[in-house]
Amino acid sequence: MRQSQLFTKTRKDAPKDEVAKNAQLLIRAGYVYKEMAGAYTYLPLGLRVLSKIQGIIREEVNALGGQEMLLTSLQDKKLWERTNRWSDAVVDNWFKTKLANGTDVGLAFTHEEPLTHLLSEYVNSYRDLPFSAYQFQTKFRNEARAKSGIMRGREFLMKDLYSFSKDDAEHKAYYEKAKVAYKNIFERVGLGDRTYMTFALGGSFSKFSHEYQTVTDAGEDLIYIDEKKGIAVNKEALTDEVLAEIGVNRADLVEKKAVEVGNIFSLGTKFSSALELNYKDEKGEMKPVVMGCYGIGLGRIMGTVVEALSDDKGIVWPESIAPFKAHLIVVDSKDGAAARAAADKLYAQLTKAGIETLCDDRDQRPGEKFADSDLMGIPYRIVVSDKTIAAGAHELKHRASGKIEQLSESDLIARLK
RNA sequence: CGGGGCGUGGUGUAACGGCUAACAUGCUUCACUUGGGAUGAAGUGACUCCGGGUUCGAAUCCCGGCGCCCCGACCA
Repeated sequence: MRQSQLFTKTRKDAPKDEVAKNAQLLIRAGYVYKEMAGAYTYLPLGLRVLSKIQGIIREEVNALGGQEMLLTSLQDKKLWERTNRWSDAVVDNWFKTKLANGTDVGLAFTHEEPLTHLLSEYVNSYRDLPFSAYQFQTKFRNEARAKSGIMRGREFLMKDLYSFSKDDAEHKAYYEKAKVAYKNIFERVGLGDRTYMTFALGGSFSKFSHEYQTVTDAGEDLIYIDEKKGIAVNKEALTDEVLAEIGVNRADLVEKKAVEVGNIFSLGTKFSSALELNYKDEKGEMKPVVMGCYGIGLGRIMGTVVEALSDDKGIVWPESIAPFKAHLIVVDSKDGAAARAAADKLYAQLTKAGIETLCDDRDQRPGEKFADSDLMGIPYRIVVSDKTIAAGAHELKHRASGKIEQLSESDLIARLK
């Protein structure tokens, strides 16, 4: 991609009403646009990052056996009345509206009901289980207070996975596999070293649920970490009984601020019973399906990465989710022609080699290009100028470490591949 | 939802109740410049959030609304 063609531009100042670091940097660098409180548009750069995150999650969940589908956002009131979740007294963040004929509908804030109901038409036998399905979908939640930039909006893209098992043992096995998939996901998006599986209270169907909490000062939650064991407990679960159960000493715990980037929990037969999702076992006996639910907020991951990894110059993306791998910067000289030609040639080579490159071909002074590059946070910066041409080498700078190397074209391409 | 704060060109700021609402930045044009957000010149861009009120006179004071941010309660 040529930067002269890229929508949109960087800016020096963030709007004064954005206080959250993630929103300030993402707006300044041109990744997102704020439509209204709690609703952000993803611009081309932002969408590239979001798609990378999505790709990683998709791979890991597919490996878990999840089948991707896309459910509707419009929700049927009748279904939710059957589980007693339609009433505002029970769920207070519904966006509700009416069809032209007066029928009540809701905008989905989660999807247990419709998916469970859908499956009840297809799952009849133990042979149909276990099964799991997931989607990436915009969830709508009428939050009393949107906050923290893209970390907590009124609409947000979420991966929600639901598992359906014959019994508790089968569910438990799936749940354990999901934990591994989640660990892989947070590892791969670049948050592995600061994300902890956190024990939380489980509700009526299991002792615990598990939150995935990423340590950052921007976090809203307090978690208590056993760094040696690599696990944590949240505030509600911080009791002697729980600590004994999971084998953690209170003395080993460190309190830290963290943000919940994902969570998994067992649903038991709550929804399958209410919505009659049953199956016949080998003996012909009718049994309710045992369910689990597994969520991840994609925008929240993106915001958390910005919060956790950026520096005073701007964003620092992990390679795995960066919008581009390389940022090729042309520094014009007096006549400009030589550097331009060399950069065009290199850009073609990089593209041919499959290295995603943003080429800053704008007619701007070097200082501005470097500042923009740091702000945008693309992992590798390549500079082509009269100086590099004279030296017969390309300059490669690593955004995260600041390390600079001089490389030949072939070495450069080999390095970035 | 409770509490607090703030609304002025696209963005960031200024303006005692009193002149054509100022400065920076952005954007357009020209010149010059090219390894860390240059420089000069000329342009462009605001019913001062909306609606009422007080006043000879309101960006400024008062009332109401809307919007935005922060703290709390709740969530990916």
